[in-house]
Amino acid sequence: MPTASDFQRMLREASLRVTSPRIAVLSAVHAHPHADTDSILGVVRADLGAVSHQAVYDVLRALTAAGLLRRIEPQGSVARYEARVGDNHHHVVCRSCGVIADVDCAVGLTPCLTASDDHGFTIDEAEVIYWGTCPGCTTATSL
Amino acid sequence: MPTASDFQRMLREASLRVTSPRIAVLSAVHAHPHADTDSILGVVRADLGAVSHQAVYDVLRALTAAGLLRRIEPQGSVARYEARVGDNHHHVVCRSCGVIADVDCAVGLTPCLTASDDHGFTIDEAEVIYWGTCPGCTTATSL
DNA sequence: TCATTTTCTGGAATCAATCAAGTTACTGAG
DNA sequence: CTCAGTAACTTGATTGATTCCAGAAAATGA
Repeated sequence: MPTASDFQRMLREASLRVTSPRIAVLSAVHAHPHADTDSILGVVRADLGAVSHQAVYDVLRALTAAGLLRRIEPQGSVARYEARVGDNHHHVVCRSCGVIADVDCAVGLTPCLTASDDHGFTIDEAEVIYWGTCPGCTTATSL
Repeated sequence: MPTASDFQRMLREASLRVTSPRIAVLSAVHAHPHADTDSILGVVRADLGAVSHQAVYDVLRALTAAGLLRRIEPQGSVARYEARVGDNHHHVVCRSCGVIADVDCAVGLTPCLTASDDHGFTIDEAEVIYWGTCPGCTTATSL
């Protein structure tokens, strides 16, 4: 898990000002992959004592735009964020409880799949989401 | 394009009551693949003269649950609906204008991909969304 | 035709996210 | 270390998409 200094360096390398909310958000997302905005807000507030929801929204947007975070939004879910960027990994989502896990991309580069008919699009990414039931929910439904 | 009688038959086969709003929604989605809820509401209102937004939401939910429609929600988009169901096809989405096109699934059955590590999940679907730029937007950005 | 149950109506409410004006804080130059 | 400039944060208000809800209307089968 990166230190505050690491986060400061990441921010500077991305030409972003180093602020407490930004460091707190980076730390929160590193510690809680796939967390939604509301829970990130809660973690950041516990960390800093006070921070506006607007700041968290703004920071998440800025860090995502800078490539320091990745935003995902599986169907039926709110926006979620993760710190694991740049490897084009995919996700598996439980239809029952919503838990999300990372799935390494076999290719690693985008796009990792070729459309049977690209309709003339210039394709730059193949987003893959595996849907199913997690071990915990599979056991529950088998009972 | 199916007729009203076809829609009535589809509804009965799905054990759903045959109502005007339902027939109008089915017709609207058949005519406008990947339309969002608000535009479906507009088309249905033009068709029936009056219908509550609640009815359209309820109908879309019921028809999706019955397997007569499919709901998609690309990241950053609202809920959209299509009548093409059962063939596990994918989509390509333009990052610029948002246009969506169907992409046939090379396998046709779910799940059509195998996760490198399924984390013990029982996977039943691999949702694939190709992201890129459509022909119209590619030309525009090249100018 | 009628009873039953589902569906629709017409708002109200909720939720996630954005907008906006003013204040605060970070940064680089001196 | 100070200061000017500008980005970031604060504190609400607002928006858009969707859901909730009580009561009325309509579809269905007997």
